[in-house]
Amino acid sequence: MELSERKQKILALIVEYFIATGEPIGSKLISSAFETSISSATIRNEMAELSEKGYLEQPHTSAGRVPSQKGYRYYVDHLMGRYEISPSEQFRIGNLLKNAVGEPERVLAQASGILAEMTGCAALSTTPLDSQTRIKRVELVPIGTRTAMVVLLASSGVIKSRVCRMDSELTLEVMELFYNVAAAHFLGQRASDIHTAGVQTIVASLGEKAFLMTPLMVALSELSQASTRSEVLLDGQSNLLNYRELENNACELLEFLNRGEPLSKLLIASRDELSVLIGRENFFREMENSSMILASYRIAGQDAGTVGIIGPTRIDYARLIPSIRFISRIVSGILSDSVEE
Amino acid sequence: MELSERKQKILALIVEYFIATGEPIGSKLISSAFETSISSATIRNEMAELSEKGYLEQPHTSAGRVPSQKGYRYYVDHLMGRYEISPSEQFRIGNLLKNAVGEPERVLAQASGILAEMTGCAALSTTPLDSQTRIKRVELVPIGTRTAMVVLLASSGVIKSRVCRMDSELTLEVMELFYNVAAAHFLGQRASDIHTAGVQTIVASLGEKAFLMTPLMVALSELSQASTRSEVLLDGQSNLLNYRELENNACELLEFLNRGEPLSKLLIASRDELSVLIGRENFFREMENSSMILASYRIAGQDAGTVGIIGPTRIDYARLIPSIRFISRIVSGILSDSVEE
DNA sequence: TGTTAGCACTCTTAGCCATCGAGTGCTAAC
DNA sequence: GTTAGCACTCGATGGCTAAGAGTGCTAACA
Repeated sequence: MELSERKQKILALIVEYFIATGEPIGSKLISSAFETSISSATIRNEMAELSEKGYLEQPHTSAGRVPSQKGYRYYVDHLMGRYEISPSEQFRIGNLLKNAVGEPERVLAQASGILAEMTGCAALSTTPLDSQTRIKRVELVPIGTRTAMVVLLASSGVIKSRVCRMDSELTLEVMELFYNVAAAHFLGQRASDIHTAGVQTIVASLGEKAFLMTPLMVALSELSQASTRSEVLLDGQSNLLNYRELENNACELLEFLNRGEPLSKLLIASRDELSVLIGRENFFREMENSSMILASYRIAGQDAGTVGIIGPTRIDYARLIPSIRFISRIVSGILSDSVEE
Repeated sequence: MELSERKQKILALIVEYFIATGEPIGSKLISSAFETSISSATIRNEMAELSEKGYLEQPHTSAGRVPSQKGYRYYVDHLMGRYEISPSEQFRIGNLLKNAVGEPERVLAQASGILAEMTGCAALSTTPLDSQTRIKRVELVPIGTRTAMVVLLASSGVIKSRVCRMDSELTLEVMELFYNVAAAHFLGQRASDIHTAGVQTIVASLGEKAFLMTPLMVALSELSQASTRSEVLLDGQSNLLNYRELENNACELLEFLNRGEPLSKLLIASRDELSVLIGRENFFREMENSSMILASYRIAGQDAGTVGIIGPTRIDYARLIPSIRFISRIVSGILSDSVEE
């Protein structure tokens, strides 16, 4: 599916003008954009062929052309220029992110916030996850006489905690028992191997002391299971309301994003170093007018999660892709550092 | 500002029909709604007077009447019927909420979620806060050789935690020092009395061991300060996009809600057992077309925070107010229980 | 063979106008 | 105080026209 050099240039110009203005582009504008003068009639001939091949669309006969999804795809794959973020911007973002020390969730939430603000789109990130996630550490923090916080550290660096009320007092004996059970049945296990049924068996095996452990073990098993789920952190959803072309289904789109789960599956399925999903490539009907730019971040060399943005298909791919790449690199660095030891 | 009984009935009917349909209400409809037959001309006379007194508005001369903000206010204060939630609904909600055990944040987030789903509006809740909040307990949980989680329990029941990377190893000595400093300078203090400057002095007074404590103390002081801030937990924002009357400024409204801080101030300022804020009563321009229904929840008998909803001014006050009252009662119960000990 | 000027054609947009219908306010009678 | 009747207002609807943008096609040209 080769395109002549001139057709490529015309397509690139149409995509870029359309991204900038949102208005259908006519042959006259393109002809005037060429340095070597080419008449609008010639451009029209070329545009007709581009339409025939499916790269352009016409809202109606007397309107200009608009890139089709195939057109955007060709632009992204072959035509798009490569921009770089300015060093000062790099510096600014790096600082903002490095200040968000602490749990991976904090770093990622901050990354989403920065992306949303930089790009004017909705931004997202997923919490770290790999299928091999193991339980690295478990702690019990006394909060009150009958209340404790169970803390779970996963090998992915994710930290989950849950406050837990108990039926009995939190004595030293209870704590010791807890740590023993945790060491015997949880530490080092794959988080995905922890099942509610298995935990019930463990509790039952404690005999008369079972009732002391039940709430704690339930919490621990819930935390384990939670650490195997990738959560989606969203930010800047309201930015999407600024795009005319999303107006009709903004409501549907926002609801879809907030539902979380289908989006999360989509993100796991398309985890690549960098992926650009245009319109219907997003698979879900709710997103057929949107594009996503996603970059995976790595922890200690392993793909661990995704950061990215969601906007209209008419999104400034050339300028935003480098931003997302950059953020993902920084996030990879910060999260790898924190998991290192 | 007395209104005759008949005027009251007409106003109530107009408010209720308008809430149900969103269309301006004409005199004919109201006249047919009266059991004792009254001609539309009579209704027109009454409506003209209600307009003159400011309870009704006309979008344009040939349209019916619409309640003004003053009209809604009168309706809410004097005319509105009292509905109750069905016992089965009460049971369902009670169960959903009781399952969200753990930190107050989890309970409140769940409450917001339930409210959003029940009411079709955006729902909110604020984390517990009173000006007397003291630091009740501090814990240090080892996470890695150079990483620890600082946990802070406030007297309000709020639990804050932060993972903290240190410049040195987390030895027993460091932990002991941390607990000593925390006991001496943090425990029992008012959270609002902890200032960054004060913490710096404390760190400095440790002499050569200062560098061991710096990151931990910074984290602890940030957590203290965080526990004096009331956070707003929002849910169901996308519900607001379903209301035609909010369409024009939905974007502005959502951005305002997400900004958090001004909203939080507004909520603290109007913390009453139950308050209904209609249109411009919300003080902020962004909310002049919205209404809020807020109920404060109590922890151990003390006003602690707010749960409520945000919707268009055309909201079903009569049916939603009891729901919010009910949720606030349940939340009060759950949170009081968990703080009791 | 590729390029271009010219022209007829299509289709949207905006404005105008008449019509329709809902709802009002007023008057006069009860 | 209530009501019937009527003139009036004003938005919504739909048809019509003119303007404008942009196309596709044809025929001429290099």
